[in-house]
Amino acid sequence: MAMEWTEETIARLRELWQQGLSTAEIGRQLSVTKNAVVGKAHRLGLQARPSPIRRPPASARAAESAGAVAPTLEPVASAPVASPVSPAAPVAAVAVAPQAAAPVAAPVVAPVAPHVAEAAPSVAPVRQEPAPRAPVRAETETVAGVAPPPPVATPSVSRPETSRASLRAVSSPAPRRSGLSCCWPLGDPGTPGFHFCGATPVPGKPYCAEHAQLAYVKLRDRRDNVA
DNA sequence: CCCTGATTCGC
DNA sequence: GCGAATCAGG
Repeated sequence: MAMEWTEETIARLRELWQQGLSTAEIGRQLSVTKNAVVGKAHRLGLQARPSPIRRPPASARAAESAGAVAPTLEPVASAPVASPVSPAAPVAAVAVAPQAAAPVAAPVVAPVAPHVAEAAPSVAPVRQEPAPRAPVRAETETVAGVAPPPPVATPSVSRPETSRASLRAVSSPAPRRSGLSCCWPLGDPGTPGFHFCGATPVPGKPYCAEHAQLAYVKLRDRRDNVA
């Protein structure tokens, strides 16, 4: 049976995707494979993220084999690109870090940051080298002007060396979307009793105060547990 | 080897 | 529409 992409799941997918989580990460949280995530994201027309690889378009390959004449991209006639430097520079600076030049910081909104992507909402995907996977940074999302990070205090989290294999911990489901109610998923998605919290979310966040704490405590992982 | 994401194509 | 298989770069 094909995965049921309900409004909620799609919303979650969108949310996580926008947060910059890796497809595999999203897949784990949604209990689907990364392929499913990528496929769906693509179908949804979500903005593609910087692909680690470059692939010749199928059409190109097909055309090539077909012996069709190369389309030739025209002389440089059009250079509408203008200088990407205009907005790019300033924007990048702002988006990346208003003050912190640290490559790893993402002060913006990177709740469950997978690998510290700059996750700039609707901004040029500047994310380049995502640091060798942040070990375990108690990243309490510091949303500007929003509730002071509650005593998130999660020192209890053991530090599994640098081994990524040990990165398995409980995780935070991930929700979003509702505009007016907390989307924290309760129960198992797909099962009868499943529902969302529904409480009033804190301004600027998809979750209510309580769940926001759980959601932004920097948890990720959970390979095939969930259920 | 691990990871990543994109595309293809049978279902 | 879905997603496993496959591809391909880091």
